[in-house]
Formats: sequence, C-alpha cells, structure tokens
Amino acid sequence: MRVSREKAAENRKRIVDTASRLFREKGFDGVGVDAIMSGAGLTHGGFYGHFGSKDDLAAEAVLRALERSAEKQGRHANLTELVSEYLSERHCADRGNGCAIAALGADVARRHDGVRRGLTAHVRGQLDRLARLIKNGPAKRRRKRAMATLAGLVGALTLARAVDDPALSKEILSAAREAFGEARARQPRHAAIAA
Amino acid sequence: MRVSREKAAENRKRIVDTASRLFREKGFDGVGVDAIMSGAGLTHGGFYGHFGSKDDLAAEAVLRALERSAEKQGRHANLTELVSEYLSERHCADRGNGCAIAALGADVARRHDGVRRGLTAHVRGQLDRLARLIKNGPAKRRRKRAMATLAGLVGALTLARAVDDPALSKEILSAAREAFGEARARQPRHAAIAA
DNA sequence: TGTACATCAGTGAACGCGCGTTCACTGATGTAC
DNA sequence: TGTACATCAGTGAACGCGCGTTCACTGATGTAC
Repeated sequence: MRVSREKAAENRKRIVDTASRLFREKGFDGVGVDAIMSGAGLTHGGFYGHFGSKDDLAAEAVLRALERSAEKQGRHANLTELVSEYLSERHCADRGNGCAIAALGADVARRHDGVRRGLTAHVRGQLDRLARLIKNGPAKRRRKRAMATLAGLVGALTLARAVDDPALSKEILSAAREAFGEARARQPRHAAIAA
Repeated sequence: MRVSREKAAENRKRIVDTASRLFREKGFDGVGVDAIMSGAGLTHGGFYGHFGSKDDLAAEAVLRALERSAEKQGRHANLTELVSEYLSERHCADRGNGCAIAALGADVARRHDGVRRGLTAHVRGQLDRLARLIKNGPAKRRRKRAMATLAGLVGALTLARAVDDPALSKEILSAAREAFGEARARQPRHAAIAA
C-alpha cells in the first residue's frame, strides 16, 4: 500500500540509520538487506524503490555514520573531554552508535570508492579538530600530535573491543585515556633511542 | 589420486598459510573455500578431508597469523626498531603478511570463540614484550605505556590503510613513528588539562 | 624383494541454503476535473 | 469540496547466483603376505 511522500522520506531515512547502525555492529557482510529492512520496520521488497543496490546503501550509511561521529566530537571543547568520552566503556560497548573509523576502518580499507573517499575526508576533519584542541607548540607539531592521538584512540578502542577479558579491556581504555587525554609537557623532538 | 602422508601434511600446512594470508587481505567473508584451496594449488573438494568447516580453518589460520606476528616482533631488540618496522610503508601495504590484530581485530571482536581467546592471549604477550622494551619507569608505568604504544601502532596502521591518499597515509605513519618509536623524557603523571 | 589388495588424499560434479535482486500485485495517496 | 482515475510506496513470492558442504569416483600410496 502506498504511503505519503513525507512518510516515504522518513522510511528512507530510517533505512539509512538502521543500516548505519547494523553495519557498524556486524560489518558489511554481516547484515543482509532483509535484516536492514525489517530493522526499519519494512519488508525487503521495498528496498529497491529507495536504493539501486545494497552497495549504494552501504556508501550512504557510512557517510551518515561519519557525519554523526563528526557532530558528536565537534561538541567537545577540550581534548580531555573528547578522549574521555571516546575511550569510555559506554562507547566501547556500543559499536553500533560509535566511531565509524574504529568499527569499519578495516572494511573500508578494502574498498576503492566513494566510501573510502568519504572516510578520508572525515579523517582530515578529525585531525584538524584535534589539532585545534591541542594547545602547545607550533601548528606542525600539533598536527603530528593530532595524528598520534587519533591513532591512539582508534587503536585503543579496537583493542579494547577485540579482547576477550573485560578487565584487560578496561585497563587498555584507562591507560589510553591517561596517555592521550591529558596535555603533556613538551616532548623532546628527538629523544634518545630506547634500549 | 592419493598422495603420500608427508605430502598431505604439507598440503594442509599450505592451506592454513594461504588462508592466513587471504583472510588478512580480504577478511573472513571476503574469501571462499574455493579461493583458499586454489591458492594452495588444490581443488575445493579436498577441503573437508583436512578441516571440519571453513570456520575451523579460520580459527587455525588466525592463530597461525598471530604466531607469525609474535615471532616477527620478538626479533626486535629495541622499541624504535620494532615501531619503525611495524609502521613501515612496507607493512602498511602488505596486509596479507602483516599484523593480524590490525587486519582482523574488528572482525575478531564480533566472535565469541577460540579465535578471540587466542587474540587476547596474543595481545597480552605483545604488551609484555613492549613493556620489556620500555626502559624508563616502574613496571606499572611501563605497562601503561605499552598499552598506549600498542594502541598507537594498531590505530596508526588502521588509519594509514583506510585512508585514500598516499601522502596522508605516509604522514600518519611518520607522525606515529615519531610519537611511539622514540624514548621520551619522563612524562608528568598528572599534567594540567589542555584548554 | 615382489605382488595383490586395501586405503584414502584429492577431484569435480552436484546439492541446498542464503541473500541480493526482480516482479506482479495491492491499496492508499495524489491529482485532474 | 467532492468524485474518478492515475500513480506509486510497500508487499511477498520467486529467481538465480555464489558459496559452504557432500559424495561417488580415481588412482597413487601403504600394507600384508
């Protein structure tokens, strides 16, 4: 049965949101069109009225997830707050609504399309945002520290999620919060080599 | 046609090695039994003489990949060397023979089986290894720094691989090498909050 | 050591299920008068 | 504003391909004498 144009637009939006969540939770290959549509309260047949293919939806859903992440992290006024939220146990447990880089980064690396371009743009944006939150040092140094920080965040979340033992998972999050979340005194640019 | 027991054992090993490489390159769902067997120079039909299921092979292949990683990184006598190898452009480009945590971490996080337990044990091992390579400070601090370092390594590699632009990719690797690869002067334990 | 037979690693066709995709149909919405 | 018709969002059955899995068969290996 036909629904109003307004309702149809809502449905489309709900499909993208549902996909965005499910893809982050279970990966691209872990979710079928059927699951996405029933997650959105519809039946699978209507899917191709909205999208040309599952892959087209995937592209849109990832971009949506990236936008959401950017908004969420744009809210934080300082680095400690951002890091503490990013490396929270809540975020660690809530893959479906969390960082798309951590959830889908490995999957996206295998693609060669708009999804990967979109993620790259998002990474650039996040680096700029982080560099702005880092107060010490010249722009070049702040950019380097932004890269190290983003790497630390994504890696810590990946590890904390991959690991089987909740205690170890918490320990990793906590150590990373401490390492990446607090302003550090100036680091020597070329320190002595360890060992 | 039947082959010698010795040859059959070699074949089995080659299947695991091939799978270990292909899974890291394309993810669990990105490789079929057919591709694995022909990659090992065999036909798909013989697969179930060696393994009970694709999933059984996956478990074994991941453990194999983890062992290899551990061996490779056990060779390094100091942190700078290990980090510089881990964050090399070669490693970034060579997913199939590289770190299993970075390549499959996100996939493994969704499992609840021996694979995940194996990866957890491997992470513990890597943390101990890194803590031993970190020279400054008491054991607790070294362990925390080991966690931050491992997170930084895994995250930087994930980012560098996910990103579309080779220049940005190299920049990330280089910044992370600098941040995680060199011994730093003592960090203040509780520094002032940024911003 | 040589011969005859049993075993079994590997082959390739076939099966069946899941999933992406298509399609005829329904009935509410939107529109023309 | 009300009526008649056209449109089209959503439904659910069906299709077809890919992939994990099975199986009858082959012929070289391993073994018993």
